Amino acid sequence: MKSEKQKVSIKDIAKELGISITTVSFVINGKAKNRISDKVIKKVEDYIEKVGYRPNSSAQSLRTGKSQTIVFMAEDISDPFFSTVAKEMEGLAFKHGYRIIYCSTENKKERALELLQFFKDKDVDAFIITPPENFESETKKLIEEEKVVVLFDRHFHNLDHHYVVLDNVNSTKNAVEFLKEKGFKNIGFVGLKSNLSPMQERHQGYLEAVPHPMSLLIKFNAVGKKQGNDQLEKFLDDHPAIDAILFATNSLAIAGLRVLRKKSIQVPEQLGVATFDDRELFELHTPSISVVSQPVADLAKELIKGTLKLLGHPEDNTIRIRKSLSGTVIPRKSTERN
Amino acid sequence: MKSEKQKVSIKDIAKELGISITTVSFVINGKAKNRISDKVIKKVEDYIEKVGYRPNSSAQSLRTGKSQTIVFMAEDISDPFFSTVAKEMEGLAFKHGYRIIYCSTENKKERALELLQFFKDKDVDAFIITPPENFESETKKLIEEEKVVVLFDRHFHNLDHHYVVLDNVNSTKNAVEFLKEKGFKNIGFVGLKSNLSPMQERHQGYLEAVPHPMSLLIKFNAVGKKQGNDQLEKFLDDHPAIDAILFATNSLAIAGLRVLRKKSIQVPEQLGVATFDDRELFELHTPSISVVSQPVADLAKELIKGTLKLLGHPEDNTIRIRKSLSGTVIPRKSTERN
DNA sequence: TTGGGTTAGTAAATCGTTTTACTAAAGAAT
DNA sequence: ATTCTTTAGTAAAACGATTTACTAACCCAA
Repeated sequence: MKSEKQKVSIKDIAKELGISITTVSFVINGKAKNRISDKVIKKVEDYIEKVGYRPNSSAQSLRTGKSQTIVFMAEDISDPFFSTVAKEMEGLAFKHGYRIIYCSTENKKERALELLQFFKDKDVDAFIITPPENFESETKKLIEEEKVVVLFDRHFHNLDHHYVVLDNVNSTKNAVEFLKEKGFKNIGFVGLKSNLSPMQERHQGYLEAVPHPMSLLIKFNAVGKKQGNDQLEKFLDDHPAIDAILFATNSLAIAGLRVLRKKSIQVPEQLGVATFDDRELFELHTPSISVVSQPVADLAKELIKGTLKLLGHPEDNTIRIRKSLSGTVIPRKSTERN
Repeated sequence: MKSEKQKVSIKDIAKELGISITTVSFVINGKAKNRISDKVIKKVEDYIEKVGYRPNSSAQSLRTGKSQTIVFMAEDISDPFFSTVAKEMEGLAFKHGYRIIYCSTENKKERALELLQFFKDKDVDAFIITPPENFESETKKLIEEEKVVVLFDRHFHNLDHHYVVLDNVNSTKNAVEFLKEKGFKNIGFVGLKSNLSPMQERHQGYLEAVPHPMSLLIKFNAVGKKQGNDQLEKFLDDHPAIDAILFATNSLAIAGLRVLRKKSIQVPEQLGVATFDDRELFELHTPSISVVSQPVADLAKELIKGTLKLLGHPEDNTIRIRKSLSGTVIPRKSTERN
């Protein structure tokens, strides 16, 4: 009964074939050219094929300090934005012999630090990180440890580092411009009270695009809760002139739509609505919601391209990965006056 | 400049403190009691604290064959159902010194096999898997290799293995019963053409609960596409008597709602709608959609409890983890006649 | 015949742990 | 004074790979 498939090691192969471990290793790693005869190479390859040998990756990592693994620390991997980026990256990385492992920081510094430790212990080759708030000094420390680290979605303005982000300022300006073209005159902004760069920049873009800004900033953990909803209600009551709202994140928009429904405010008749980040929900909503969609595939491509470039030139510290891509406005019913 | 934080190893500690590697290891692993003097223990602990020593986990895995890591191979980690389960499990596992790593099979056998290899090479301690279709023999193989494997969401009826699933038959019957109570007389069923156990069982539950069943089964990769939508339209046209539909998955329901909107069929006036799996979208939809919600937290708890039990008794092959939990019907507007 | 170059390989160190099997010294018991 | 235990520790092998520095045999030219 005991089928107990005994794992075969390089040593087993060497013994079985009556050759040295070194020879086997050379064949496995393609370093056999001009060193080992074709006959022996063939013999080893056939045997490996036959027994389905796979190198023990703990041993490899221990010896080389590399793991052919990139970790993607997303804010929340269950958010379609992050999970789609993850999936895209996975495919691209695989073609180059790398694996992606992903996880969620939930925007918590504590959690991010734990994960960082865990993956440092595992000798991952590169970190792609959406840092939580106040993660600047940790990021700096990580970079100083000579790790390959690329920030995603958000970055720190006064830290010299690699990043791939959305051009939030201009994307927001485009969204406001779009709303103006649709005939809205008093555009309000609902954002997150956060010092993360996208939140800062989206607000900034809004402020620069509108003559008389009216904005509400809600704390991250109040969104969708009573506190946040009350704030939004009050905001609307206090600013009756507002004829359209731009939400800075999809969770704000979802919470906002609930409030609007509760207050029986008709969209778009009484209030135009647009938000960042496309989601199935927005397309299916009644009315469908206009959005600023992020170029997910391109973001993923730049992330992997950049990371691989850094991994490929470990000595070259003149390389800088700094990409800022634009979003696209997708017009839907929620911004159609008349 | 070169801050290059040199990683400190157990050997460095031993040398620095003028003691043996063994002693350090004993202290680190709590095996120092009755072997090493309190003074030395303290000295080592203080030094470890001071330099922030962390064991190299590749070396540990290599030596012990364990990694304190459980892998969760979900169908799709971006599906809120799976990602919520993942998050729950993570917290529970962490308390017991285990980490969860997750990934998506996308229901593809190829992909699942790749991932399986990858994680086998990494010496993960246990596999929690939502197997794709036709993964029975691979699962069997894995079990025969003496790995700890617990299936989730779906299982194989004629394979002796560990699993945690929803009681799909009875949950479906309850949903049908609920629809009947709401006054619907001709309840149709839209499911997935799949041999995965939940799809089979939900259909079976429906067939057993209804006198004159009318069901449509759509291929997985036709859902949301033209082919699937056409099938659904035809199904509705062919069965004008149907006054309510139970969708077997949330993606079917979402695709279905799009078709109903296109055909201008009023929910719930002309057609009642209910579906499996709760989602924010269903609550926010106009009208809100009644659902069968899965006991996510309990499923996660059973998965981790079971997995840890198996990990804790590696010798005991009499243990069987076999849990089948019930879903809950959440009534909403889409099933309110009048 | 000597020396140099090539070909085909191998021995052994190393990565950082864990763990088994030892020992030396001190104290207790007879 | 001898033996027996306990205490406090250590040496060395092992896990499975990679890689540096060797060698032995052969060929060729001078």
